[in-house]
Amino acid sequence: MKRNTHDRENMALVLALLRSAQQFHRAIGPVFRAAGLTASQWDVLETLSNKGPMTVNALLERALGTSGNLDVVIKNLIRSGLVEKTVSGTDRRSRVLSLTTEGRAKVETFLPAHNAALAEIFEGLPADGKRQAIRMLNRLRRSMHHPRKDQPDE
Amino acid sequence: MKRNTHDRENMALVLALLRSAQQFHRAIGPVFRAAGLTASQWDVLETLSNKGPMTVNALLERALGTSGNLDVVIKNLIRSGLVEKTVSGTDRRSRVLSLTTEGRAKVETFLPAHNAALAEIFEGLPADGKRQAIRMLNRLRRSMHHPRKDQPDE
DNA sequence: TTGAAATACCCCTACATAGGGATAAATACC
DNA sequence: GGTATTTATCCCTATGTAGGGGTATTTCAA
Repeated sequence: MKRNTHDRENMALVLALLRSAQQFHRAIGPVFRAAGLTASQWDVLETLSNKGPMTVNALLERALGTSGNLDVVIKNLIRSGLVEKTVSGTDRRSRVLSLTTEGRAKVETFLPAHNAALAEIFEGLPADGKRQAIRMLNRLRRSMHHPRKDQPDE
Repeated sequence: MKRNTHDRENMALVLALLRSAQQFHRAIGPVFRAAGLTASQWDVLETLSNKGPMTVNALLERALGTSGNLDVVIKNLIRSGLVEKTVSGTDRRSRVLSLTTEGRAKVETFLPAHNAALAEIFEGLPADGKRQAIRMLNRLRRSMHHPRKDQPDE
């Protein structure tokens, strides 16, 4: 059967992946916190800054880390005055999200700090190691797929 | 300065890492859900099963994914009757966590399903790619470090 | 036009995560 | 013994994550 070796390797891979992600969150967390943002909020701000105004639905497709509940993130950004939501002119179901003046200013000031923090977090990693890691992670992600919910015995 | 290339590579690395972790969560989520568990709960159950009873503090050091608030996870496991908490005989501040009979049964039945799900999620990845990924991720994690909160100008 | 279906969004619940502060017990110091 | 500090745990608030269901609007079909 030789199932055990296989299983242990899978678990080791999962642990390595999740611990790396966790380590990153812990490293970047205080940087966001100091700016009064969260990782998800920054993701939205940056996307709106790069791509311009877009609907909630469009943002959902681009957004990192979240599937259904961008809602809360958006609500908090609106409450902070960084983002505004208007009803689309062409489809009254749609809401268009855009940065406020304050939101654009936030991106302006925080982006350099964010980049500097990333540079510092990864400063121990050589550039080619970085590229190799990126390739490997993308390959890993693409090779993962959802298990069948149940396998009808035949 | 050539700062931009560097910054873009860092962002690409972050995206690759977080998207991989997210993809994994989405793949494994339904498996946990079908068993009435969450990823964190399973992590605790498995640790207690492997290492035997231990204090909350000891578990905190081993636990994946969580820093301060194992509390909630433990509370939910106790409510489900899978784990029990007793006051330590030697140090009355400490609580010793252990699996109940029901908890041990849960591990027995769920472990094979969990291993099968992992095997299926990673079935597209060759064994040596897996080992390479593990090495790379561990190197990545070790090379990350926290940015200085502030850098006193000298 | 009317009804059915799809779409875009919102709300609700449960759980996890992060940080900070509170409490009780143990330990160190005097 | 008495006080201060450390340690182990618990509680509180805010946020994010995941899933499921509800509502308004649009589109499709008859």
